Amino acid sequence: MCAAQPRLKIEPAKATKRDGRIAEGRLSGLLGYALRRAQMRVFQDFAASMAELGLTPGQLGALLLIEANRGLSQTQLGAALGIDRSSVVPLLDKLQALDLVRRTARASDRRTHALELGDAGAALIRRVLPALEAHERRIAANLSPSERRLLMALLERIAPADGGTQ
Amino acid sequence: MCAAQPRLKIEPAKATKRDGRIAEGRLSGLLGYALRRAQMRVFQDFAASMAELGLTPGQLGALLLIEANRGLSQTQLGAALGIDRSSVVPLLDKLQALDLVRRTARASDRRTHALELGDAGAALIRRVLPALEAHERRIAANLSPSERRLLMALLERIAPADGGTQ
DNA sequence: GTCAAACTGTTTGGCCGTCAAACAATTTCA
DNA sequence: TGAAATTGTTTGACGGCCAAACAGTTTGAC
Repeated sequence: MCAAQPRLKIEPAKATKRDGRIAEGRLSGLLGYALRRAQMRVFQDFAASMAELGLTPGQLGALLLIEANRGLSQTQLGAALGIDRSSVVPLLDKLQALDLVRRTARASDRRTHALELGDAGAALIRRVLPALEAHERRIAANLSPSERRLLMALLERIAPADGGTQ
Repeated sequence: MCAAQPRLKIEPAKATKRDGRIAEGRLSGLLGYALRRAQMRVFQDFAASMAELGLTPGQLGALLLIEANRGLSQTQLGAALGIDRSSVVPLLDKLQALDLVRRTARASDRRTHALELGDAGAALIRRVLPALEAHERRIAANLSPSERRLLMALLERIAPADGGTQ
């Protein structure tokens, strides 16, 4: 199951390329660095896409996660988003103020809030989808459909589904 | 040059999987989401690797960039790191206090600082390299060498080298 | 039944990274 | 020569995040 250890050797820092651009030195060839750069570009495009709809990336993530998991608790949502449960509170406060989500009391356990989409939430998701699809098309513009699938499969191998839990 | 538009259709939100885990809903299948997840895991491992050496990701990036581009200016460094030049100041202040980098006066232009590694900087880089290589091996543990190369090439297509500048 | 332990959402306080705007010193260029 | 641009810097503000503590609630061992 485990691939043979790649003979990874970090490149020595080459002399500065003086073509106006900046040499990456030891950074080039690092998978982590390539990943960071790609993610930065994607995040930039994503934030711009959602800004006109008044949504931050975290807010949209929460919205879609609640849609897919009606009745979710705040702690579960935080775990899924990878943030502390105390950070979930102000996030939901803002969404709730706009009727995008609702915190419903649950009879079986009065500690928890069952989260569900508010009326405005479902409507907003419908409105967001086209922008989201356009964003995905933009960031994959240089990839063929099969290359895109391949990239997703490889990324999955870096962050396996059971990743954060165990 | 440009790949055919992939017929991207965001999945409808499936009902909650009740196996304890949480359904990803429309998030699954999104390249941006897969990228974010992979980057989160990598970042986590990276931060842990560097913490014992007292370096943040940004600090190490600056160090390696300065090593590869001796005489760099602060503005150039900020552009390479993707942060504002005003954010570069406190970053360098900390590195300079530890003699990791030096701000050298330049005769030809007295506005700019020519950045170079301090004595402790070169030594620290030598000490960091093994940890960095171990980190790279860890995040690519599930990838064969050829798969790793393929992944890097595909990521490069998302964030082309001339990316932010155009 | 009782009561300590665990869990949930919340508040508070603090830290860090980032940007925007303004500033003085310096350079460039019309 | 003088206006415009550039560089590093300071200040102020914002957002995201966590750690710790809290009250209300549930659970489970006795």
